[in-house]
Amino acid sequence: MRIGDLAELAGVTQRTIRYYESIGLLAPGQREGHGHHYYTEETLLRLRKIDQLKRLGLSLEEIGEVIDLYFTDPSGIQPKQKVLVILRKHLDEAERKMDELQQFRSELQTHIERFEKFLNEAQYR
Amino acid sequence: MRIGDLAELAGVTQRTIRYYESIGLLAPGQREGHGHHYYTEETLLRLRKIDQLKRLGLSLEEIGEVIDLYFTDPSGIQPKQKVLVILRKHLDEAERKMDELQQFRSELQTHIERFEKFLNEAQYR
DNA sequence: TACAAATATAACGTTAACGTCATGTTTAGA
DNA sequence: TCTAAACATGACGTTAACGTTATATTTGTA
Repeated sequence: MRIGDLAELAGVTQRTIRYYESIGLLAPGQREGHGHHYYTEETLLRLRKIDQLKRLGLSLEEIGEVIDLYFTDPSGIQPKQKVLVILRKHLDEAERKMDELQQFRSELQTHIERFEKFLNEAQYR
Repeated sequence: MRIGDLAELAGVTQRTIRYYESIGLLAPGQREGHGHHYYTEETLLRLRKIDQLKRLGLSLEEIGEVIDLYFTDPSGIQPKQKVLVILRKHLDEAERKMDELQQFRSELQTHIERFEKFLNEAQYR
């Protein structure tokens, strides 16, 4: 498929795809000579994974550090120890964020309850 | 205290404090005429709360929408319904992020285990 | 009172992650 | 074959959240 279809299926703009290619996050689509680029299903999957990681708060640079894990078999990767370090770092951070989110959520709930109580009292007086 | 101490205690730069003042996230410190600004403990607490919310992924603009909740009593706030809406929005988002983080974490753990297994097998052969 | 250290203010710079033209080239279809 | 739609490439623009000078005041202290 070409860039227009890919963009639509992935829910991003063509500019985004080209930008990802320019920073090495995505391999440029195949092409013959100087014509258009053609992409496969795998690029689409990769774009979706990128989006998922983005929603988790990873920067494009961080995504670049782990994205290949999702598309290569373990025995093929070279600097394995380094990859392990990166994974553990992200794991720790994910757990920290979750803890803080828990705390934040209960604070929010407290505030909401306080407000609702106040509104009710004001209403029935 | 003056801006230097405040910055150090809060773990931010003076520039950050002035920037927050400029966008209305922080009230400028008191001063007589055209001299230096003086700050109180409350500004420090506010800076710390801002930092906490930032680490949760809220933008400064979003923080500006809820920060006053932490420093005003419920009966004093005017557009109460609107505040409730904002709180609920952030609560929903927090829960979504948590769900995705859970998923991400278990994926990470799977990958880590795969790598460790692979490394061990390579070691004992 | 003199002066170094801390502040105030203004203005230009920086990074990430694209958006938005502008212009030229390819490709599919009538 | 001709042409409109899609694509390629380049370059400048944008927003958030400050960083970094530069210059002018203000303050605490010897």
